[in-house]
Order: sequence, then C-alpha cells, then structure tokens
Amino acid sequence: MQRTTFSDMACSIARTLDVIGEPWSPLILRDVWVGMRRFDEIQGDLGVSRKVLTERLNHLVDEGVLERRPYDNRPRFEYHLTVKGTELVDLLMVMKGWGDRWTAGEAGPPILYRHRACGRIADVDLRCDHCGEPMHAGDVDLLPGPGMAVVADGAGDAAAG
Amino acid sequence: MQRTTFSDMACSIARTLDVIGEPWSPLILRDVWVGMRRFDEIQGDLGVSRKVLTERLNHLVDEGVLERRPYDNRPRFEYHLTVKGTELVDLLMVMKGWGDRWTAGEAGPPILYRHRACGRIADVDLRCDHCGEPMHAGDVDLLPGPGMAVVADGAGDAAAG
DNA sequence: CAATTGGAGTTCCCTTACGGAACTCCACGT
DNA sequence: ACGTGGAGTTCCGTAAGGGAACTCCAATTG
Repeated sequence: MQRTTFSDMACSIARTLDVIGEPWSPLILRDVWVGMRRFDEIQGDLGVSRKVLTERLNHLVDEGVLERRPYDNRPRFEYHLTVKGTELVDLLMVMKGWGDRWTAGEAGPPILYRHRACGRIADVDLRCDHCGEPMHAGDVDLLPGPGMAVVADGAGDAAAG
Repeated sequence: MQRTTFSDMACSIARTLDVIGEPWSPLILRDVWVGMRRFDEIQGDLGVSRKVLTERLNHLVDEGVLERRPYDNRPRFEYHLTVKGTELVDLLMVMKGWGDRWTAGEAGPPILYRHRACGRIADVDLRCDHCGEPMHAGDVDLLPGPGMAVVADGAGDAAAG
C-alpha cells in the first residue's frame, strides 16, 4: 500500500511503529511470546497469509526483535524473542489491559495475568520510574530532548514521544 | 489492502488493534494528545494523505476514542480525546519508552517526560496493580479468563491477551 | 530405492488500500 | 461580488494484502 516510513521522524513512537506497527506484527509477537515458535503454527493460529507472515517475520528478525533459530538438523526454524523483543511485550500487556477495560464487555477478559511475584490475578499499571507514583497521559509535561534537534529539518514532522 | 478484521478474536490485544492498529492511527492520537486538534494541522504535521486521515478520524470517533467538536459557529471541527482515548495514551507512553531505549541511538530521546508529581524527567515503568512490584513479559502466567469461552468456536484464533 | 510426508517458504492473480494532487463546499471577511 | 481558509471528496496510479497452488528439501515409509 505504498506505506510511508516513519523512521525519519524525530519521534520514538513513530520509530517504534516502524518496528511493530505493521498489520499482524503485534499478534505475531504475541504468538511467539506465548510459545508458538514455528511458521505453520503461527500461520494457522492467526490465519494471516503466508506471504505476509514471511515478510513480517523477516522484518522482525531484521529489527532484532525475533531470532531465527534452526532446529531438528533439517531446514526447520523457530522464532524466539530477543531481549529487545521481550521488552516489546510490555506494549502487548498494556494493550491487553486497555482491551479488557474497553472492549471485553460483559464476558470479561479472555485472558488473565497472574503475577508470579505476588500470586494474584493482576494487570499492569504505569508508574513513574523515579517516584513510583502513577504516571499517565495527564501527569506529564513534554520537553524537547537531546535527540530532537538532530532530525529537525523543518519537514512537517513533529514529535511527541 | 483487504485487511482482515481482528475484532472476532477472543483476544484483547487483537481488539485493541482493531481500534488503533491501523497505519497512522497511533500518530494521530499522539498529535491530538499534544494539542493538535484540527484536520489541516494534523495532516500537515504527519504528511498523511487527506483521504486516510478522514477515514482514521472517523474510525476513532466511531470507536469513542476521539470526540468531534464544532467550533467557531462554522463548519469547523476539532478533535478531542475522550476518557477512552486518554487511557490509550498509556500505550503511546510505553512505545515512547521502548523507542527511546532501542531506536534513539547516540542522539538520545527526541522528547522527555517530566512527571508533574515529582518534577523529574522520567519514563513509565510497568508495575503490578496489586503488589506494586515490576511486572513484565517474564513475570506473569497466562490463565484463561471468563471472556475466553464466549468466542471460542474452534476457528483458528488463539488468544493471549 | 521410489514415493510420501511435512515444515517452510514462493509465486501468481485478484482485490483493496494508500499517496498525491486537484476539486468541492461553505461560512465568513473585505 | 470575490477571495480565503478549514474540512473534507474525488480520482487515478501504485503497492500491499488474501488465498490458493506450487516449490524445495530432508527425513520416513513401503
């Protein structure tokens, strides 16, 4: 679809979207996270076309989010999360929380998280990594950071992340 | 591109993606969040085609993420975040954090958050909403929830969020 | 040893979605 | 009466997605 690339924007949100923003990518990440590691397994689970799955997996491997690992001494491969990819799962957990609150309806959440540290059914909450207090949309001011100027060339792309 | 809808999957991640998963939608949300409220303003900032911007704004309004508000006693409209939309910004904040860590490079973050409660430059951290301890990809077990069975019809779509 | 199986993609065709530029509509302002 | 500016619409060409069939290749199976 002749998609515009976001990678030249001075915005970490846009750059993150360049990594996992394409259709199906977050769901592929989810599948790998929960233990589906093989092409046909993921394809069957999601129903995504094989062509697109190939493209997405390659992209995620190129970006260092997934690692392609041979198994079985045959041309067989499994996909595993890298550290970079594992940190992306934070995003999925927040999506899960929002989706539970706003789209699950009467039926309730399809999936529950049990926090191993405390043993309870729980969801993630966003907190300030300095003071530990809640930190959401209305709790922050945005300031230009060091990476702001570098890409700023007047071309119509603002940054807020 | 004949995109498959995710809304019938028993997965809150998939459902969330049906709301803001389309190309440009997260960046539109970001723009509205930081105070860009008008069509031409957002269009100019992102460089998205007017057609797509129209579609996305309508979709976000339909989903209750944005509110379309007339101003100036003329056919002029502004877009504002609803509560539902404001909570989606959590997602953007997590994206910003990941993008800063993994894509910003030498230059550093283009944007910084100052947490109003403590006055410090900070980022969000994911914590358990019960015990307050860190809660990331490896810290949880997944259990089926009440909303799991409802949509389960054997069609190849698993759920993990 | 030939045939089959099964994972992991490729290839091909068709449809849909995106980009970009031009065009429309309409309530002012001058 | 004419021009302006915001907010879309329309149109066309290109590229991305869906789906099914096809390929490749190392084991098994017969």
